[in-house]
Amino acid sequence: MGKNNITITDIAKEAGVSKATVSRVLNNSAAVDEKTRKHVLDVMKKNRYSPSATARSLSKQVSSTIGVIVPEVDNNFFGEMIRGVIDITDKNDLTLICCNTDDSADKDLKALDMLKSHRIRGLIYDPAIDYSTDKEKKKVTQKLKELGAPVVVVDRNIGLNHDGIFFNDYKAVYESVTALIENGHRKIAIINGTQERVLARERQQGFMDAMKDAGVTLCEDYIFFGDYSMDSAYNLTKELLKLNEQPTAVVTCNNQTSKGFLKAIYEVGKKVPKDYTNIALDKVGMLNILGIPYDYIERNAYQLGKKAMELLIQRIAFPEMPLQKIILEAPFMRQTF
Amino acid sequence: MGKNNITITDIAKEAGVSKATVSRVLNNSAAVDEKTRKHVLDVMKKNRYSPSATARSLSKQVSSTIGVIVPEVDNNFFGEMIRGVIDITDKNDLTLICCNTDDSADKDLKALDMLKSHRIRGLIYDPAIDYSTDKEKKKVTQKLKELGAPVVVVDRNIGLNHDGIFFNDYKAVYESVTALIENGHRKIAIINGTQERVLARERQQGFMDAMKDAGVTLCEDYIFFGDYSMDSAYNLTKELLKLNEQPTAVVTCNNQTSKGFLKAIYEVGKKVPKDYTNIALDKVGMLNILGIPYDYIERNAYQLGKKAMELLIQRIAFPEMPLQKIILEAPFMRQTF
DNA sequence: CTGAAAGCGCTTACAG
DNA sequence: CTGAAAGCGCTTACAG
Repeated sequence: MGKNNITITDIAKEAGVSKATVSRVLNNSAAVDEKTRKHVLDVMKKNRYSPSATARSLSKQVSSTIGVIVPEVDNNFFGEMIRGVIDITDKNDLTLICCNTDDSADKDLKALDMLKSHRIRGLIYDPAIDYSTDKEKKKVTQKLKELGAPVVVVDRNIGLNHDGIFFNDYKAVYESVTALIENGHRKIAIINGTQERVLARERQQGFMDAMKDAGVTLCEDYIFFGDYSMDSAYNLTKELLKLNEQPTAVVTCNNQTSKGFLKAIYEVGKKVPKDYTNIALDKVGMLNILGIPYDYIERNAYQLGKKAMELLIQRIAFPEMPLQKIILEAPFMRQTF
Repeated sequence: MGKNNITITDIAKEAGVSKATVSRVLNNSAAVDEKTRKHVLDVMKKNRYSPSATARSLSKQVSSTIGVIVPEVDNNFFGEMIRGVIDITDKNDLTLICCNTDDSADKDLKALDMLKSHRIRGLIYDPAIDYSTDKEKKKVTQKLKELGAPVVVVDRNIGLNHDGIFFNDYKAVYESVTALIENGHRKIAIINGTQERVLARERQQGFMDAMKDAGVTLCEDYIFFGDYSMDSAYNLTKELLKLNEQPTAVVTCNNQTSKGFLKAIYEVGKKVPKDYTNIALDKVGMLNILGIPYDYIERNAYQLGKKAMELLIQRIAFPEMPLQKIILEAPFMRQTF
């Protein structure tokens, strides 16, 4: 910590006052004679004094640090989300610690431990996995509780007893598939993630319900489950391409999946929207840029992060406020039909 | 900081030893009788004791926290860079504080202040601006010095007296433009950023030198300076499109610029590579996916972040090691000619 | 191998 | 309005 940092003691000495007084002007915590205040301020400025956040939080027993845990910082969805979080932490003079989990429970739990050791003031939490077994669930629940700080769960609604903010993926998929059907599509494929994850289950449910409610019979061959990575979607699409009866529409359930799907079909000379109507969950910005029409479900990750952080600040201010579960709409952007 | 956190005192009491002993087993810092060690460890485990990083760093006078300052977390280039950084901090049990500056000197300087107050162990620094006037330069230099921690400058080589790691953009642009010329191109346009920034100047120089060395005369009409945003590139490209004599090749100097360029030309029905040979600085992944051939200069942001963090760790370990300036190659990926 | 004590840089009752 | 003192949760010489 810098051998030679200027401390409150140095300032007190040079200003000819006690540390308590310096502390008071630092915190505006009590009336200080205007002259001494100015003088102390001068001495601080002259010495470019920077009070130690560490000492401060130890003494005050509250830190000014917020934690955020995401699965992949290098995925643009999370980059935008973090940007939303950071804009609010900045505005509130809070410091942001970032953790990346790679969808690994181990790393997730480790991040939780690390953040606890830092006694963070609050956490924005996008869980690495669903923690669906009782044993797993108990583990996170316990760690989250021991964190001793409020947490806002985002993106993946895995049933934690904390404030949360999520997208209404069920509705978005339901509506978009319904629209497809209304426009004559019957052979509709979906490339989704493993059904072990809520996120994927909700999307799947939206798909199934839309089909059922419209009386369209499901074709098992058109249902693909991967792991939301580009590679897996690419491979699944290769399977899809082998089918004798090709679907007329394909729902791709996250941004990487859309990419894998597009890669596979463009490779064999097929195109969107000519050969398939593609409904992409998450905008694929580049398609808009190239003027390639497609249909997408827009999730505003920036808003997600921003609102989550605002909610966290509220919760810190009003610990007793009733639990909040916020559902953000993910509008269906229809462009090709 | 959680009213009811378990402290070293609690553990010491329950284990029937002194705090010093608990501390010793915590840090493996001195020989402790094997039996007492085990016992203390048990008590810690039983109580799920998590030592306070705050108290620790205050006492030890070193923190385990690293800072990273980037211009835009939500730009994929920086997302990937941060990912590189985080992979290394994780491996070394270091904690990462993230700051975003929006290319604003104010926010940059403010971030530096904040990180100083946290007494960070080291900093990965992508400067918000060039700090090109003497006064500005003095200001950052001073703040960086007062930080009292090693810093590794990345991405923007603004002439700071610290370790640094950058891409060889000059060479990459020079080579790609030379290749263009060798393949018959003469009317070559460039959309670059304002020449107030080194990054843009180096790229421009690579362009100019390649033209000059090949004896091709420059056409002022083909040189555009924007601000590296998609909007500005879009507008500049609209200007370009108005020219009677269209260029045959266009160099776009960052990822947002490439997007703005593509948007503008696709809007009027022009395409890549049919109507222009496009050399893009930074890969535009989606083009590869759609099987649209183009030429690009690849900067591996992940490697940049990773190596920067590794260098920082080295520097922390060997403060006296000679200053390191590392230049990473940015290979030219030729696909269309 | 172990403990008592001082110290890290702050804050905050308590007294005056 | 101000200062002396205790305390936040650790670590680290120093003694034994």
